[in-house]
Amino acid sequence: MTPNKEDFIKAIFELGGKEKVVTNKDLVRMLSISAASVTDMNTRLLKEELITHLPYQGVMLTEKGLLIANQLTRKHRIWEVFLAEKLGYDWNEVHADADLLEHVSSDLLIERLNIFLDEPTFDPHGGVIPNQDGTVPEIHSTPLIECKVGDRFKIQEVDDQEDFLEYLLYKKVHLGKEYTLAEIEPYDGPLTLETSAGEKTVIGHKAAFKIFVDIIE
Amino acid sequence: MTPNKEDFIKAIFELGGKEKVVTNKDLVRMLSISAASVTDMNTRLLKEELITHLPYQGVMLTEKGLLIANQLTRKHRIWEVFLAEKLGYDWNEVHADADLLEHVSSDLLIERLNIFLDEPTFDPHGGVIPNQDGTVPEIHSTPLIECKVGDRFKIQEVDDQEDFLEYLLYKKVHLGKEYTLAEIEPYDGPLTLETSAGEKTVIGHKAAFKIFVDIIE
DNA sequence: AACTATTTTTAGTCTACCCTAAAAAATAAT
DNA sequence: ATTATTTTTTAGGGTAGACTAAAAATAGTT
Repeated sequence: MTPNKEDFIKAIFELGGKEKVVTNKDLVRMLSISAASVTDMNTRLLKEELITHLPYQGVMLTEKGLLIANQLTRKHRIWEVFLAEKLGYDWNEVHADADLLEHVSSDLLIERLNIFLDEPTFDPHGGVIPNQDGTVPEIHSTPLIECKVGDRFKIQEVDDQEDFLEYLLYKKVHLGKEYTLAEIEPYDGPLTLETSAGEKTVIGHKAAFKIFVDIIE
Repeated sequence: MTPNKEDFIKAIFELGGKEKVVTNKDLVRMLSISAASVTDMNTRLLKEELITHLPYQGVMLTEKGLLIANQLTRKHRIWEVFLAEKLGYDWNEVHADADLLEHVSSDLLIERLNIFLDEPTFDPHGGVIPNQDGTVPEIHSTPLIECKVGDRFKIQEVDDQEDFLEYLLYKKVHLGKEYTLAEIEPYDGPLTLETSAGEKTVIGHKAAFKIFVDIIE
């Protein structure tokens, strides 16, 4: 396993390669490499049985590929916790360094780091940390976009793209905060959230796909 | 800079490339690569002006190369402190993981880690940690082999090869411990160290080159 | 000084990972 | 249904970093 292959596997996973076929085009966009390079890498990963390939359609992770993706996610997220909690990184800063560290972390290192951090369940943006054996704890969370007006909820997880996290910082939306969904504008309009203290926050339609909440009762 | 080039620079440094010409042969042994690969890498590093090359003699670090070596040593040793102090690694376990981590550590990460660790001066085997600007603090230490019978000293630094550290662990020699040099056998024979409590330890001749001490008054 | 052994370099190959340009297949539009 | 567009694949090439085998240079020995 090389860092490049690992990044490729992770990209497939993040594009939904666990359940559905991921197109070359999506991988080109995600990894910023040429279409030819994607085909190239596909054939290499295919040879190692990490993915299945439907010509001209795309790729999906095999069990073996999924295991690697989950183990990488575990490493990534444990490092994110370390960077945020121990080194004082903001939640929008952790991603880049964790991305490098995950590829050079022995199992021993990760397990010791995990214990040092008191075996966290979530990373700084609410992502659940997979178990050592590659299984993923089941967490009940709903995309904000699927909520109905009147729902009360707690922010559970948010997408971990740097600019998006910065947007949320600006909007004062953070993990664990409780809101009621006050209003949804029609025609893909914005959503209005309201805290019990009456603080109102307006969130764009697309952002509501990237916020996951835990609906209260 | 790639991890391979960095390892090569580090190997030259560790073989004395700061002051003297290092032969290909030594690099072959240290890096476990073929002689041809050494020549190959030499030409690449030469092009970047990180080394100077005397054909059929060997290479030396330039100022630029030395700076990189020192910065790498800084990263390596700060990680060693972290692994030993925070994650409970033994001093003979830290090397391998630190070797991987040093190549993916941004300056920001290292400086934050350094602060988290309270800006240590030495790593777990007594190696001094270079400064951020690439300068190296001056430490007064003497190879044990140069000591005379009757000298009293404190263990300051030891070579960081895993098997050697294991040997010292077995001999109960650790950093900071004080001894008197009780005896030196002739013909490259062993050295006998003695603590104030009368505990005697016999150290092989070659090992005495890898132990550095701070002679007391 | 000549021969031998060692070390370094050169020449030619290989894999991983990337590229561009062109061909082939799939999809969308008329 | 045919044409146009998009996407994927193939073909050919480049660089980094490794290799083996053979040639060239250095060092050691008689």
